Amino acid sequence: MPELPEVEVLVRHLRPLLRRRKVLSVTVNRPKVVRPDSVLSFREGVVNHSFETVDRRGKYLVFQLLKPGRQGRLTMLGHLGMAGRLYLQPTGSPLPKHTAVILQLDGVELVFEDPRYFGRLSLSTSALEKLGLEPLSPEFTQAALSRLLASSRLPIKPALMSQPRIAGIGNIYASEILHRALISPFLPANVLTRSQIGRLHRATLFILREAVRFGSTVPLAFGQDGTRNGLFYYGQATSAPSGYEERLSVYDRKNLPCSRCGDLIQRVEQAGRSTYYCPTCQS
DNA sequence: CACCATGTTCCTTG
DNA sequence: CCAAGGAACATGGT
Repeated sequence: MPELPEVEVLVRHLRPLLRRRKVLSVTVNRPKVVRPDSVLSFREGVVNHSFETVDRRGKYLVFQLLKPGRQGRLTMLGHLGMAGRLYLQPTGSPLPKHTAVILQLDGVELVFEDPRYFGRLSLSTSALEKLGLEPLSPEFTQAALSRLLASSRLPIKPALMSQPRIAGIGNIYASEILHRALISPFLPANVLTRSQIGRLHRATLFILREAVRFGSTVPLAFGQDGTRNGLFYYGQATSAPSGYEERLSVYDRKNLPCSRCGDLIQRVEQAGRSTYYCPTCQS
């Protein structure tokens, strides 16, 4: 579920719901998920603080909390890993099997569920310092993208996924962006032409914005009965006419026809991850 | 049973 | 310093 667009939709959802709410207690079922990894220091670090702002940087959720007595701020980072979900439910509602952390608020609880326990809730902000360009910010210009790509010989697909270069693009959207830009995933980043970089820049904005737009128009379905339709954990493929199935052009479409030219989508491995592409459109 | 999975970090090797 | 490759983390779907 979580690349930049999914995290952005989640942040917009949580922002008004968390504002000024106080953390009454903290339950950590999976100590490995919190940082610092001492349950006691994490709990003591967060309890009695009030949520002020909720933002996103790359794939991270950035929570600003006010300390008791409004003396200073605390930043908590959330990362959903591969399968994490974060949602509010009425206090005492049934909890999913793999609940890692619960923050008790007034009448509601913030549940961090993660079957694979790859996600994190952290009181350290050091991860943010390692992140590169923010694609949906004004600094993400074609010139900035060009500069960044010139310094790497990585194939463009893993380069796009490299968080210290560009923050927030993961395995699904990297393939989708390159297909829209008509660029081969194997092309070394530093050999892209000006016009290819232009297409890549425009495709990145289009694909990410379109995914945020889609996620924002589909009803959220959290909790026990929340259907997880692959990428998004909201909406049902059946109830969304232009739903999940039709949103992705190449990802997970091995041997299915390319929507643009009809040739068959190929799957290859790059840097240990699956890359999907159209060998004709992306030569 | 096998293989794959939206992610990051750490390690070794070149 | 860069890049590549592998392993680890832990569970679920097909």
